Amino acid sequence: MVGRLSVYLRQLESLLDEGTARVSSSRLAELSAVKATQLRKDLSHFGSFGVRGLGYEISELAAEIKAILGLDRKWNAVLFGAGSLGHALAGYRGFARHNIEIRAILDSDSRKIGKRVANIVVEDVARIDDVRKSTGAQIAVVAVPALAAPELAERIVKAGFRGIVNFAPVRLRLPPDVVLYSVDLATAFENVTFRFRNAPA
Amino acid sequence: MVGRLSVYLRQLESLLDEGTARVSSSRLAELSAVKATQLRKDLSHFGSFGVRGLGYEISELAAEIKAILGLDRKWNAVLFGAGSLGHALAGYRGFARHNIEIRAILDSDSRKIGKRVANIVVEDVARIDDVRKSTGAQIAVVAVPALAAPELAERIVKAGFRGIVNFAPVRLRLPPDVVLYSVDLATAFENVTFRFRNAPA
DNA sequence: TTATGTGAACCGGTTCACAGCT
DNA sequence: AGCTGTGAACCGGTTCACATAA
Repeated sequence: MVGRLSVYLRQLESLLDEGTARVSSSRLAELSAVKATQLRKDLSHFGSFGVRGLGYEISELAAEIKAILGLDRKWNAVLFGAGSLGHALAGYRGFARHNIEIRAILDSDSRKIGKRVANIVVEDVARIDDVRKSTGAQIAVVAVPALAAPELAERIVKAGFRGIVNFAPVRLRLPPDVVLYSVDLATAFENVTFRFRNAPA
Repeated sequence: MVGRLSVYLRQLESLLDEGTARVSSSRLAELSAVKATQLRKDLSHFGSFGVRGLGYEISELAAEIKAILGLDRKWNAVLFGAGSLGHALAGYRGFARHNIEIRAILDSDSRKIGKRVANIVVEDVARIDDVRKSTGAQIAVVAVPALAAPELAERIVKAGFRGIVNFAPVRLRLPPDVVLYSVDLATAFENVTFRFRNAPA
Protein backbone atom coordinates (compact mmCIF):
# COMPACT_ATOMS: atom_id res chain seq x y z
CA MET A 1 0.00 0.00 0.00
CA VAL A 2 2.93 2.28 0.67
CA GLY A 3 4.04 1.39 -2.82
CA ARG A 4 0.82 2.84 -4.19
CA LEU A 5 1.23 6.07 -2.25
CA SER A 6 4.63 6.41 -3.90
CA VAL A 7 3.02 6.10 -7.29
CA TYR A 8 0.29 8.61 -6.51
CA LEU A 9 2.92 11.07 -5.38
CA ARG A 10 4.95 10.63 -8.52
CA GLN A 11 1.89 11.26 -10.67
CA LEU A 12 0.93 14.31 -8.62
CA GLU A 13 4.39 15.73 -9.09
CA SER A 14 4.30 15.28 -12.83
CA LEU A 15 0.84 16.88 -12.96
CA LEU A 16 2.25 19.77 -10.97
CA ASP A 17 5.07 20.09 -13.49
CA GLU A 18 2.43 20.44 -16.19
CA GLY A 19 0.83 23.22 -14.25
CA THR A 20 -2.33 21.37 -13.29
CA ALA A 21 -3.85 22.45 -9.98
CA ARG A 22 -6.65 19.97 -9.26
CA VAL A 23 -7.26 16.34 -10.03
CA SER A 24 -10.08 13.87 -9.45
CA SER A 25 -9.61 10.50 -7.85
CA SER A 26 -10.59 8.81 -11.08
CA ARG A 27 -8.04 10.71 -13.16
CA LEU A 28 -5.24 10.20 -10.65
CA ALA A 29 -6.18 6.55 -10.31
CA GLU A 30 -6.07 6.12 -14.06
CA LEU A 31 -2.59 7.66 -14.22
CA SER A 32 -1.49 5.40 -11.37
CA ALA A 33 -3.02 2.27 -12.88
CA VAL A 34 -5.29 1.53 -9.92
CA LYS A 35 -9.04 1.70 -9.32
CA ALA A 36 -10.45 5.04 -8.17
CA THR A 37 -12.08 3.48 -5.12
CA GLN A 38 -8.80 1.99 -4.10
CA LEU A 39 -7.09 5.35 -4.27
CA ARG A 40 -9.80 6.97 -2.15
CA LYS A 41 -9.73 4.11 0.35
CA ASP A 42 -5.94 4.36 0.58
CA LEU A 43 -6.12 8.06 1.35
CA SER A 44 -8.99 7.64 3.78
CA HIS A 45 -6.70 5.74 6.16
CA PHE A 46 -4.81 8.94 6.76
CA GLY A 47 -7.45 11.62 6.52
CA SER A 48 -9.77 13.30 4.09
CA PHE A 49 -7.85 15.46 1.68
CA GLY A 50 -10.30 16.11 -1.14
CA VAL A 51 -13.34 18.27 -1.75
CA ARG A 52 -16.55 16.52 -2.81
CA GLY A 53 -17.59 17.58 -6.24
CA LEU A 54 -14.20 19.07 -7.03
CA GLY A 55 -11.40 16.62 -6.40
CA TYR A 56 -7.98 17.12 -4.84
CA GLU A 57 -5.79 20.19 -4.72
CA ILE A 58 -2.62 18.67 -6.15
CA SER A 59 0.03 20.55 -4.20
CA GLU A 60 -1.87 19.97 -0.97
CA LEU A 61 -2.36 16.25 -1.55
CA ALA A 62 1.28 15.87 -2.57
CA ALA A 63 2.36 17.52 0.67
CA GLU A 64 0.09 15.21 2.68
CA ILE A 65 1.47 12.09 1.01
CA LYS A 66 5.01 13.30 1.51
CA ALA A 67 4.30 13.68 5.20
CA ILE A 68 2.71 10.23 5.38
CA LEU A 69 5.73 8.66 3.67
CA GLY A 70 8.13 10.54 5.91
CA LEU A 71 9.48 12.57 3.00
CA ASP A 72 8.92 15.84 4.82
CA ARG A 73 11.92 15.44 7.04
CA LYS A 74 15.58 14.66 6.60
CA TRP A 75 17.01 11.18 7.05
CA ASN A 76 20.63 10.28 7.53
CA ALA A 77 21.84 6.98 6.18
CA VAL A 78 24.99 4.89 6.08
CA LEU A 79 25.75 2.70 3.11
CA PHE A 80 27.40 -0.67 3.79
CA GLY A 81 29.32 -2.18 0.91
CA ALA A 82 31.36 -0.36 -1.72
CA GLY A 83 31.07 -3.01 -4.43
CA SER A 84 29.29 -2.51 -7.72
CA LEU A 85 25.87 -2.35 -6.12
CA GLY A 86 27.19 0.05 -3.49
CA HIS A 87 28.53 2.27 -6.24
CA ALA A 88 25.20 2.25 -8.02
CA LEU A 89 23.34 3.09 -4.83
CA ALA A 90 25.79 5.82 -3.89
CA GLY A 91 24.99 7.46 -7.20
CA TYR A 92 21.24 7.00 -6.89
CA ARG A 93 19.50 10.32 -7.42
CA GLY A 94 16.37 9.23 -5.61
CA PHE A 95 18.07 9.79 -2.26
CA ALA A 96 17.82 13.52 -2.73
CA ARG A 97 14.14 13.25 -3.56
CA HIS A 98 13.59 11.29 -0.36
CA ASN A 99 15.58 13.69 1.76
CA ILE A 100 17.87 10.79 2.49
CA GLU A 101 21.52 11.71 2.75
CA ILE A 102 24.25 9.09 2.60
CA ARG A 103 26.54 10.33 5.36
CA ALA A 104 29.11 7.55 5.18
CA ILE A 105 30.12 4.44 3.27
CA LEU A 106 31.61 1.49 5.15
CA ASP A 107 33.28 -1.65 3.89
CA SER A 108 35.39 -4.45 5.33
CA ASP A 109 37.71 -4.78 2.34
CA SER A 110 40.98 -2.97 3.04
CA ARG A 111 41.48 -2.38 -0.69
CA LYS A 112 38.32 -0.30 -0.78
CA ILE A 113 38.83 1.60 2.46
CA GLY A 114 40.18 5.07 1.77
CA LYS A 115 38.89 5.16 -1.80
CA ARG A 116 36.28 7.68 -2.80
CA VAL A 117 32.86 6.59 -3.95
CA ALA A 118 30.44 9.32 -5.04
CA ASN A 119 32.72 11.77 -3.30
CA ILE A 120 32.58 9.96 0.04
CA VAL A 121 35.65 8.29 1.50
CA VAL A 122 35.01 4.62 2.25
CA GLU A 123 35.74 3.83 5.90
CA ASP A 124 36.40 0.62 7.79
CA VAL A 125 33.23 -1.10 8.96
CA ALA A 126 34.96 -1.50 12.32
CA ARG A 127 34.17 2.18 12.86
CA ILE A 128 30.44 1.47 12.71
CA ASP A 129 29.63 2.65 16.23
CA ASP A 130 31.52 5.93 15.91
CA VAL A 131 30.04 6.56 12.50
CA ARG A 132 26.54 5.82 13.70
CA LYS A 133 26.87 8.34 16.49
CA SER A 134 28.71 11.07 14.64
CA THR A 135 26.34 11.00 11.66
CA GLY A 136 23.19 10.52 13.71
CA ALA A 137 22.11 8.08 11.00
CA GLN A 138 18.89 6.14 11.51
CA ILE A 139 18.91 4.11 8.31
CA ALA A 140 21.40 1.49 7.11
CA VAL A 141 21.58 0.50 3.46
CA VAL A 142 23.02 -2.99 3.11
CA ALA A 143 24.75 -3.78 -0.18
CA VAL A 144 27.16 -6.52 0.85
CA PRO A 145 27.38 -10.18 -0.24
CA ALA A 146 24.78 -12.59 1.13
CA LEU A 147 27.27 -14.38 3.35
CA ALA A 148 28.32 -11.22 5.14
CA ALA A 149 24.84 -9.80 5.59
CA PRO A 150 23.42 -11.62 8.63
CA GLU A 151 26.39 -10.83 10.86
CA LEU A 152 26.54 -7.27 9.60
CA ALA A 153 22.83 -6.84 10.31
CA GLU A 154 23.45 -7.72 13.93
CA ARG A 155 26.20 -5.16 14.22
CA ILE A 156 23.98 -2.59 12.56
CA VAL A 157 21.23 -3.17 15.08
CA LYS A 158 23.71 -3.09 17.98
CA ALA A 159 25.12 0.19 16.67
CA GLY A 160 21.68 1.70 17.04
CA PHE A 161 20.25 1.87 13.52
CA ARG A 162 16.49 1.51 13.51
CA GLY A 163 15.81 0.96 9.82
CA ILE A 164 17.50 -1.27 7.22
CA VAL A 165 17.09 -1.34 3.46
CA ASN A 166 18.62 -4.65 2.49
CA PHE A 167 19.86 -5.62 -0.96
CA ALA A 168 21.60 -8.84 0.07
CA PRO A 169 19.70 -11.95 -1.01
CA VAL A 170 19.01 -13.26 2.49
CA ARG A 171 16.13 -13.14 4.90
CA LEU A 172 17.50 -11.12 7.81
CA ARG A 173 16.25 -11.84 11.30
CA LEU A 174 15.88 -8.65 13.27
CA PRO A 175 14.23 -7.50 16.48
CA PRO A 176 10.65 -6.45 15.73
CA ASP A 177 11.34 -2.82 16.49
CA VAL A 178 13.80 -2.53 13.61
CA VAL A 179 12.17 -1.65 10.31
CA LEU A 180 13.35 -3.82 7.43
CA TYR A 181 12.67 -3.78 3.74
CA SER A 182 14.48 -6.14 1.43
CA VAL A 183 14.97 -5.78 -2.28
CA ASP A 184 15.74 -9.18 -3.73
CA LEU A 185 17.04 -9.21 -7.29
CA ALA A 186 16.85 -12.98 -7.47
CA THR A 187 13.13 -12.84 -6.78
CA ALA A 188 12.72 -10.19 -9.47
CA PHE A 189 14.32 -12.30 -12.16
CA GLU A 190 12.70 -15.52 -11.00
CA ASN A 191 9.34 -13.81 -11.08
CA VAL A 192 9.82 -13.06 -14.75
CA THR A 193 11.19 -16.44 -15.75
CA PHE A 194 8.42 -18.11 -13.77
CA ARG A 195 5.59 -16.18 -15.38
CA PHE A 196 7.25 -16.36 -18.77
CA ARG A 197 7.38 -20.11 -18.55
CA ASN A 198 3.81 -20.35 -17.31
CA ALA A 199 2.55 -17.81 -19.84
CA PRO A 200 0.18 -18.92 -22.58
CA ALA A 201 2.48 -19.84 -25.48
CA MET B 1 4.34 -16.48 -3.87
CA VAL B 2 7.11 -16.86 -6.40
CA GLY B 3 9.21 -14.92 -3.92
CA ARG B 4 8.68 -17.64 -1.34
CA LEU B 5 9.69 -20.37 -3.76
CA SER B 6 12.95 -18.46 -4.25
CA VAL B 7 13.54 -18.51 -0.54
CA TYR B 8 12.77 -22.21 -0.18
CA LEU B 9 15.21 -22.95 -2.98
CA ARG B 10 17.95 -20.91 -1.37
CA GLN B 11 17.48 -22.74 1.92
CA LEU B 12 17.45 -26.10 0.18
CA GLU B 13 20.72 -25.25 -1.53
CA SER B 14 22.38 -24.27 1.70
CA LEU B 15 21.11 -27.47 3.35
CA LEU B 16 22.55 -29.39 0.44
CA ASP B 17 25.89 -27.64 0.98
CA GLU B 18 25.82 -28.90 4.54
CA GLY B 19 25.33 -32.42 3.25
CA THR B 20 21.74 -32.84 4.47
CA ALA B 21 19.61 -35.13 2.33
CA ARG B 22 16.08 -34.83 3.69
CA VAL B 23 14.08 -32.09 5.33
CA SER B 24 10.59 -31.78 6.81
CA SER B 25 8.20 -29.05 5.83
CA SER B 26 8.35 -27.64 9.36
CA ARG B 27 12.13 -27.39 9.35
CA LEU B 28 12.32 -25.87 5.89
CA ALA B 29 9.51 -23.48 6.76
CA GLU B 30 11.35 -22.40 9.89
CA LEU B 31 14.50 -21.70 7.89
CA SER B 32 12.45 -19.74 5.37
CA ALA B 33 10.53 -17.79 8.00
CA VAL B 34 7.10 -18.97 6.91
CA LYS B 35 4.47 -21.33 8.37
CA ALA B 36 4.82 -25.00 7.55
CA THR B 37 1.28 -25.17 6.17
CA GLN B 38 2.02 -22.33 3.85
CA LEU B 39 5.05 -24.07 2.47
CA ARG B 40 3.09 -27.27 1.86
CA LYS B 41 0.22 -25.34 0.28
CA ASP B 42 2.65 -23.48 -1.97
CA LEU B 43 4.18 -26.71 -3.19
CA SER B 44 0.81 -28.40 -3.59
CA HIS B 45 -0.04 -26.01 -6.43
CA PHE B 46 2.63 -27.66 -8.53
CA GLY B 47 2.54 -31.25 -7.42
CA SER B 48 3.29 -33.50 -4.50
CA PHE B 49 6.99 -33.73 -3.91
CA GLY B 50 7.27 -35.13 -0.41
CA VAL B 51 6.85 -38.45 1.31
CA ARG B 52 4.36 -38.65 4.18
CA GLY B 53 6.09 -39.53 7.38
CA LEU B 54 9.51 -38.69 6.00
CA GLY B 55 9.65 -35.24 4.43
CA TYR B 56 11.29 -34.02 1.25
CA GLU B 57 14.33 -35.29 -0.59
CA ILE B 58 16.28 -32.06 -0.79
CA SER B 59 17.97 -32.45 -4.15
CA GLU B 60 14.73 -33.63 -5.70
CA LEU B 61 12.66 -30.76 -4.29
CA ALA B 62 15.32 -28.24 -5.30
CA ALA B 63 15.19 -29.55 -8.86
CA GLU B 64 11.40 -29.31 -8.89
CA ILE B 65 11.45 -25.70 -7.68
CA LYS B 66 14.12 -24.79 -10.20
CA ALA B 67 11.92 -26.16 -12.92
CA ILE B 68 8.90 -24.26 -11.60
CA LEU B 69 10.86 -21.03 -11.52
CA GLY B 70 12.24 -21.60 -14.98
CA LEU B 71 15.79 -22.00 -13.67
CA ASP B 72 16.28 -25.28 -15.47
CA ARG B 73 16.78 -23.71 -18.84
CA LYS B 74 18.93 -20.97 -20.29
CA TRP B 75 17.66 -17.42 -20.78
CA ASN B 76 19.24 -14.77 -22.96
CA ALA B 77 18.90 -11.18 -21.89
CA VAL B 78 19.81 -7.72 -23.10
CA LEU B 79 20.65 -4.97 -20.66
CA PHE B 80 19.47 -1.45 -21.49
CA GLY B 81 21.40 1.37 -19.87
CA ALA B 82 25.12 1.49 -19.10
CA GLY B 83 24.91 3.97 -16.23
CA SER B 84 25.78 3.16 -12.65
CA LEU B 85 22.83 0.84 -12.18
CA GLY B 86 23.61 -0.83 -15.48
CA HIS B 87 27.18 -1.39 -14.32
CA ALA B 88 25.95 -2.91 -11.07
CA LEU B 89 23.55 -5.20 -12.87
CA ALA B 90 26.14 -6.22 -15.44
CA GLY B 91 28.29 -7.42 -12.57
CA TYR B 92 25.47 -9.18 -10.76
CA ARG B 93 26.49 -12.74 -9.99
CA GLY B 94 22.91 -13.91 -9.63
CA PHE B 95 22.54 -14.03 -13.39
CA ALA B 96 24.72 -17.11 -13.55
CA ARG B 97 22.67 -18.80 -10.86
CA HIS B 98 19.52 -18.08 -12.84
CA ASN B 99 20.98 -19.31 -16.10
CA ILE B 100 20.44 -15.81 -17.40
CA GLU B 101 23.14 -14.58 -19.73
CA ILE B 102 23.52 -10.91 -20.60
CA ARG B 103 24.21 -11.14 -24.31
CA ALA B 104 24.39 -7.42 -25.03
CA ILE B 105 24.33 -4.00 -23.43
CA LEU B 106 22.64 -1.13 -25.26
CA ASP B 107 22.64 2.59 -24.53
CA SER B 108 21.66 5.77 -26.36
CA ASP B 109 24.57 7.87 -25.05
CA SER B 110 27.27 8.08 -27.71
CA ARG B 111 29.89 8.56 -25.00
CA LYS B 112 29.08 5.13 -23.61
CA ILE B 113 28.75 3.29 -26.90
CA GLY B 114 31.90 1.36 -27.66
CA LYS B 115 33.03 1.22 -24.04
CA ARG B 116 33.31 -2.11 -22.28
CA VAL B 117 31.11 -2.93 -19.28
CA ALA B 118 31.66 -6.27 -17.59
CA ASN B 119 33.57 -7.30 -20.68
CA ILE B 120 30.70 -6.52 -23.05
CA VAL B 121 30.95 -3.74 -25.59
CA VAL B 122 28.10 -1.26 -25.23
CA GLU B 123 26.19 -0.87 -28.48
CA ASP B 124 23.82 1.76 -29.82
CA VAL B 125 20.21 1.18 -28.80
CA ALA B 126 19.29 1.85 -32.43
CA ARG B 127 20.56 -1.65 -33.10
CA ILE B 128 17.86 -3.13 -30.88
CA ASP B 129 16.13 -5.17 -33.58
CA ASP B 130 19.32 -6.73 -34.90
CA VAL B 131 20.55 -7.46 -31.40
CA ARG B 132 17.25 -9.00 -30.40
CA LYS B 133 17.39 -11.37 -33.33
CA SER B 134 21.06 -12.21 -33.26
CA THR B 135 21.10 -12.95 -29.54
CA GLY B 136 17.73 -14.67 -29.47
CA ALA B 137 17.12 -12.82 -26.23
CA GLN B 138 13.71 -13.12 -24.58
CA ILE B 139 14.30 -10.87 -21.57
CA ALA B 140 15.07 -7.15 -21.43
CA VAL B 141 16.58 -5.58 -18.32
CA VAL B 142 15.75 -1.88 -18.17
CA ALA B 143 18.17 0.31 -16.24
CA VAL B 144 17.63 3.69 -17.87
CA PRO B 145 16.31 6.97 -16.43
CA ALA B 146 12.59 7.25 -15.75
CA LEU B 147 11.98 9.67 -18.60
CA ALA B 148 13.47 7.37 -21.20
CA ALA B 149 11.80 4.19 -19.98
CA PRO B 150 8.27 4.33 -21.42
CA GLU B 151 9.43 4.94 -24.98
CA LEU B 152 12.18 2.36 -24.64
CA ALA B 153 9.67 -0.17 -23.34
CA GLU B 154 7.63 0.22 -26.50
CA ARG B 155 10.65 -0.37 -28.67
CA ILE B 156 11.56 -3.39 -26.57
CA VAL B 157 8.14 -4.91 -27.11
CA LYS B 158 8.23 -4.12 -30.82
CA ALA B 159 11.63 -5.75 -31.09
CA GLY B 160 10.10 -8.96 -29.83
CA PHE B 161 11.15 -9.25 -26.20
CA ARG B 162 8.55 -11.05 -24.11
CA GLY B 163 9.76 -10.31 -20.59
CA ILE B 164 10.99 -7.10 -18.94
CA VAL B 165 12.68 -6.58 -15.61
CA ASN B 166 12.33 -2.86 -15.02
CA PHE B 167 14.44 -0.76 -12.64
CA ALA B 168 13.20 2.63 -13.84
CA PRO B 169 10.83 4.29 -11.39
CA VAL B 170 7.79 4.34 -13.67
CA ARG B 171 4.74 2.19 -14.18
CA LEU B 172 5.20 0.79 -17.66
CA ARG B 173 2.13 0.04 -19.75
CA LEU B 174 2.64 -3.10 -21.75
CA PRO B 175 0.52 -5.52 -23.75
CA PRO B 176 -0.79 -8.22 -21.40
CA ASP B 177 1.26 -10.93 -23.06
CA VAL B 178 4.52 -9.28 -22.04
CA VAL B 179 5.73 -10.32 -18.60
CA LEU B 180 6.82 -7.38 -16.45
CA TYR B 181 8.37 -7.12 -13.04
CA SER B 182 9.44 -3.76 -11.66
CA VAL B 183 11.93 -3.12 -8.91
CA ASP B 184 11.29 0.32 -7.51
CA LEU B 185 13.98 1.72 -5.26
CA ALA B 186 11.86 4.72 -4.33
CA THR B 187 9.21 2.41 -2.93
CA ALA B 188 11.84 0.52 -0.97
CA PHE B 189 13.13 3.59 0.79
CA GLU B 190 9.69 5.09 1.27
CA ASN B 191 8.54 1.86 2.82
CA VAL B 192 11.21 2.19 5.46
CA THR B 193 10.74 5.88 6.16
CA PHE B 194 6.98 5.33 6.30
CA ARG B 195 7.10 2.49 8.79
CA PHE B 196 9.87 4.15 10.74
CA ARG B 197 7.75 7.25 11.17
CA ASN B 198 4.67 5.23 12.07
CA ALA B 199 6.61 2.93 14.36
CA PRO B 200 5.98 3.00 18.11
CA ALA B 201 8.40 5.63 19.40
C1' DT C 1 -24.76 17.21 -10.77
C1' DT C 2 -20.25 15.89 -9.63
C1' DA C 3 -17.00 13.63 -6.98
C1' DT C 4 -15.39 12.21 -2.20
C1' DG C 5 -15.53 9.12 1.85
C1' DT C 6 -16.96 4.73 3.79
C1' DG C 7 -19.73 0.65 5.62
C1' DA C 8 -20.74 -3.72 3.55
C1' DA C 9 -19.99 -7.40 0.29
C1' DC C 10 -16.57 -9.78 -1.94
C1' DC C 11 -12.37 -12.27 -3.07
C1' DG C 12 -7.90 -14.31 -2.92
C1' DG C 13 -4.52 -15.81 -0.18
C1' DT C 14 -3.31 -17.70 4.60
C1' DT C 15 -4.17 -20.69 8.32
C1' DC C 16 -6.53 -24.50 10.51
C1' DA C 17 -7.93 -29.09 11.16
C1' DC C 18 -7.69 -33.38 9.72
C1' DA C 19 -7.68 -37.06 6.23
C1' DG C 20 -4.36 -40.02 3.96
C1' DC C 21 -0.08 -42.28 3.16
C1' DT C 22 4.23 -44.68 4.78
C1' DA D 1 3.42 -42.59 15.03
C1' DG D 2 5.12 -39.13 11.85
C1' DC D 3 4.59 -35.97 8.31
C1' DT D 4 2.44 -34.60 3.90
C1' DG D 5 -1.51 -32.91 1.19
C1' DT D 6 -5.90 -30.44 1.12
C1' DG D 7 -10.89 -29.00 1.88
C1' DA D 8 -12.85 -25.66 4.91
C1' DA D 9 -12.65 -21.67 7.90
C1' DC D 10 -10.61 -17.43 8.37
C1' DC D 11 -8.75 -12.86 7.54
C1' DG D 12 -7.13 -8.73 5.44
C1' DG D 13 -7.24 -6.14 1.58
C1' DT D 14 -10.07 -4.79 -2.68
C1' DT D 15 -14.27 -3.52 -4.77
C1' DC D 16 -19.07 -2.14 -4.67
C1' DA D 17 -22.91 0.71 -3.59
C1' DC D 18 -24.36 4.62 -1.74
C1' DA D 19 -24.62 8.34 1.69
C1' DT D 20 -22.68 12.88 1.96
C1' DA D 21 -21.03 17.26 0.75
C1' DA D 22 -20.02 21.22 -2.57
